[in-house]
Amino acid sequence: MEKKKTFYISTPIYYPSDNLHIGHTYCTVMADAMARFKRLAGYDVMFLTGTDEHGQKIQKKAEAKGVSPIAYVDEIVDNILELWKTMEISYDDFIRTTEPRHEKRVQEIFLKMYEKGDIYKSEYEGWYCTPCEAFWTENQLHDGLCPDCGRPVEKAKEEAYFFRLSKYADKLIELFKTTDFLQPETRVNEMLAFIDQGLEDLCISRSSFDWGIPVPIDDKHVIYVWLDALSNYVTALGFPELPGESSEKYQKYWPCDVHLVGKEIVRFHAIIWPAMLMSIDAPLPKHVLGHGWILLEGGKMSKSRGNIVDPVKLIERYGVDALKYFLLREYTFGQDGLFTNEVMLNRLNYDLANDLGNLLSRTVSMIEKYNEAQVPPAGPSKGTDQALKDLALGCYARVAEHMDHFRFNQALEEIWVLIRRTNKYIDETAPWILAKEEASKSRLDAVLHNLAESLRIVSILIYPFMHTTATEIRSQLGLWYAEPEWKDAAVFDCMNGEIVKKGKAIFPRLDIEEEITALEAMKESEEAQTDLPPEIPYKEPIDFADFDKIDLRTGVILSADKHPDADKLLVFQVRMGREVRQIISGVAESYKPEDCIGQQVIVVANLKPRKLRGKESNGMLLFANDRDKFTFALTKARDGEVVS
RNA sequence: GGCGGUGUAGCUUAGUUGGCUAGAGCGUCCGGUUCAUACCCGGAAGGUCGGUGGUUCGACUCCACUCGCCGCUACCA
Repeated sequence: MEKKKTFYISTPIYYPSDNLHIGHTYCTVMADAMARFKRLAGYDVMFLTGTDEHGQKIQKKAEAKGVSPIAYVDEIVDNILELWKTMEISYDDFIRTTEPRHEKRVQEIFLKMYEKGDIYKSEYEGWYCTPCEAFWTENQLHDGLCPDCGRPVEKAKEEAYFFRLSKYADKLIELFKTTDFLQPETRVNEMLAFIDQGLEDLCISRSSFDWGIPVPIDDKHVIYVWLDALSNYVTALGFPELPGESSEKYQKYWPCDVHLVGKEIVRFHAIIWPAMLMSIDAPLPKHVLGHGWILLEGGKMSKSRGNIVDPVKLIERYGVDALKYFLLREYTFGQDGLFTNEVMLNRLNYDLANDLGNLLSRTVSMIEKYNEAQVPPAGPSKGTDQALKDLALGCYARVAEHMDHFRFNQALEEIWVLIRRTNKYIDETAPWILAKEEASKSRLDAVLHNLAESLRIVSILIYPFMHTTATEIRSQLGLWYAEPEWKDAAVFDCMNGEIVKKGKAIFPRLDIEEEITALEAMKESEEAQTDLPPEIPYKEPIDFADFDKIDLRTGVILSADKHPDADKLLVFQVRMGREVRQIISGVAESYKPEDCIGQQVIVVANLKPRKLRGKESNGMLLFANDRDKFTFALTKARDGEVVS
């Protein structure tokens, strides 16, 4: 028996420091569509995705949250798995870099490279932030200061292991110049230019944190970033082979057909990864494809800007297939594209509801109405029938051609050319007129047959992109008995006697303005949520009697001066009706004294007097902690803040 | 700064090695139709293909210059 051809495609392994957004979804949806397409075309497919879970950033986030790194990532990975389940992503394996199967093999790879003489110990020089205990590179710094805390950094050295990346410069140049390894082609120039300026060796270990895979020859170090992360593409297949464990998948699927990656990590996949594989004498992947970004109005999506588009919200409202269709149809692979609610909603309405949904609806309705819900057999062909058939029969080849070049949008456009042509065919043949005369019944039957056939072919063609919709269409057409197969897209007259059944509208028409309003309202409420103050538990309940002991008065600040012997304290003179009191507060870092004058404040008037650094304070002023700053309680305080 | 890319109708864009009236979707205007999710079908208007100057019988497509926008310029996942 002939062995099936294999096809191995991967997404990047995502970094679970936060939940994923539509950009990650975009990449994974493309990989999924391609995997499903290849399966349908008869390939034995390996589709890999996963998570890259080590590194300082995750360690720090976990610390900040007071949990262990693994507990921290477990929770986010659960969300990611849930998202892929919702998106119906058909991955064959999901690898986590914290799994033993990965960790052991990364160590093996390290050893192989070491034995090859490609790894050596040296010193890594960078900028060190002492309070953060973090190394930064020159261009990570913000205005020369620590990007985390904004404090000054100092030059520091750290012992580290290095990979002789420079050794492979010539072979890499060769790779780019003689193959189509990297696409789109514009990236090739960037890589060549990058190599041309001189490759430096790559730092592959760190000793300043420990959330990583230990260096097998030196337990003071953990393996750093790329050696760990990139290896996933082979460790998931069982390479390097370990005693008693199978590397069958590696034998079968490697070298990888396509690494699908975002343009921001093209360089690592196009330079470091091949060099690593060269070092361990493994075959190189066939292709690295860099896709573009989905941009929002105002620029790149980023957590800190709060302009994340949450795929889950869109799915809840419009369905998985609608989102998948939109992502694959709207954007050109390799290029950046703009996301707006309006652009998306237009796509959904015009292409899915009006063109496809309505076509199915009118076709099924007519077959129910004019032929007792039965698909008639093929009839004699007329000129206009032939035009439809020719288009339908040629569609598969055109779709396949586009898919081979990852032109998802053009592949879908081809299918929609057929869908629009079919709508036009209805107008040309006007079945409702044919139905009026018994004499034209045979012509009517032929027309209804052709419509059903065309939709049957559409159902096969869209299957890799929207399998749920494809299945629903087939069910309404009475094709429930057969799974879609490519070869059936190459024949026309095969339906006869299927019982059609009208179902719900597969894509209900949307009121665009209403939806935009709703989506914006959702976004606002989300923003309001993320902008809430941190959750701090309330203190023990008190009786009113306790509260009543506190004597709160309003006052006006007459003067404010820096405390001569303390950096954080301000000395206020506060007028409270008849008297003027001296009160000291620790807000010097938030206010300039002159800005305080004239401000109204709440005063705890019966607090026992106390000396602060030699000066007497007769009471307390109430401020709200607005993040790290103080705010006058009576003026700008946000609700919910701790008042102290 | 250096290297590279890109600029086509109101919007998003197709234009393979230079060659008939520069295509498409959406939007706009007009018309048709009623099977259908107020959908669908047809027609029209709308582009001096960023600008200038070259090469050529002929350039959106080649060259030079110029303006605008974007990407890369490493050890961040």
